[in-house]
Amino acid sequence: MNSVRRIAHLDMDAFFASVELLRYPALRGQAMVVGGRNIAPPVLAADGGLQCARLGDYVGRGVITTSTYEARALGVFSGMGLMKAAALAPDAILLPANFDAYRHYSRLFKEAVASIAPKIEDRGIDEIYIDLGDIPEDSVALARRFKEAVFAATGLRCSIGISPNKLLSKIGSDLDKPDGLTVLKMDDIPQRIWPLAARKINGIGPKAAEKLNRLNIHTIGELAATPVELLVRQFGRSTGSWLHQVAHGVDERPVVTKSEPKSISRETTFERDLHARQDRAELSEIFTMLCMRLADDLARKGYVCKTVGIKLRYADFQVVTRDLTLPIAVSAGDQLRKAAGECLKRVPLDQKIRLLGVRASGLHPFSEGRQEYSATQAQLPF
DNA sequence: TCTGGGGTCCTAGGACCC
DNA sequence: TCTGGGGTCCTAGGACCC
Repeated sequence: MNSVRRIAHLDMDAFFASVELLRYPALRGQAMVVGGRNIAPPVLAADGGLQCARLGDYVGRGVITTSTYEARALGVFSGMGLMKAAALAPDAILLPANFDAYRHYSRLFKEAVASIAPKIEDRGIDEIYIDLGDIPEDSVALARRFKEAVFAATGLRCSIGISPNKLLSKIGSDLDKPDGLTVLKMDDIPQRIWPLAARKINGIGPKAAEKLNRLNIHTIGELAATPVELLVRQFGRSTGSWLHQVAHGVDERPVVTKSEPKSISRETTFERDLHARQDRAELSEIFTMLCMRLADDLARKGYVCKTVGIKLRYADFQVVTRDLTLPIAVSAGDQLRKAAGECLKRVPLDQKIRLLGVRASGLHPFSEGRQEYSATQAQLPF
């Protein structure tokens, strides 16, 4: 009943960049980043060398998606604006993202792990949790087996944390990167977890960390030593008691192996900020394109939606959203466009706009051959 | 010319129903 | 007449994650 669980967190090392290195092995060992828009892919030069775009040549919007460890050594990390990164490492190689390839390798590494341990929770393209409850094998031996299977299937390295819960395994997989292997027991918490920054806890982001710092709480240990009453007073009952629990390494969340999507969306940041009146034609074209792509996504994934929403980011980075729940589910591009258009009417349009997005939520599976029924059954009285 | 795109979850107020 | 809940849906915003 109260038996200790065993859960692994497996995180691919510098995933996008490492996939690119499989394709361009000559770039191994160099500072390289993936990101940006309209980047020319590498071409073979006359001398047999590889001709690549350089970070320093980039002009425009965009962020770093992934950087190699060599680029990280120069201070260039994912999420950083490309222009800022270019100032730090102008000579770093810049490659365009190739999401089809990343999805392909993602599938390969997940299948490799599943052949050993099938209870897997997807946490995006490059990481998973694995429930090891049914497997008797020793943790270190098992982790090595995962790594070998992943490498054999993909040629890529990963880092693994194993512990009694998701929280600690996630922290563990990050402790020894790249190609890391960390096993943590509850007894290890004071030694290995408490010295870490509170920000290392999955769920403590920049805002919460900043507030903790203002309370003179910097490490997980300091958080653990803070009376729960104080945390509840400062953060509210739910977040306060959660902070107390995670600081003591307590996390009861199960490994969730199946889930349905809650929403599907498409958004784009413009090359330059656009104005609803001056740039009406351009905006309208982008808006329609987003709705059509969203319709494609819904069709491909087999969903209809009852709620359609929009998102705008103004030039000053303020974000507004509006959504509209329809009496019946929709999925076609023109239906999405019409509903999203209604939302657009309810939003202030005097400021320049930086980003526009369209979102479908209230998803229902679209059953082949019974579309009308599937789309409207939420409405039927019986 | 700082700051992408795809998601999840939480909170909170108002409508509406029982 | 006044006082009361609970539950669900809808909408908007925000924090956070990969």
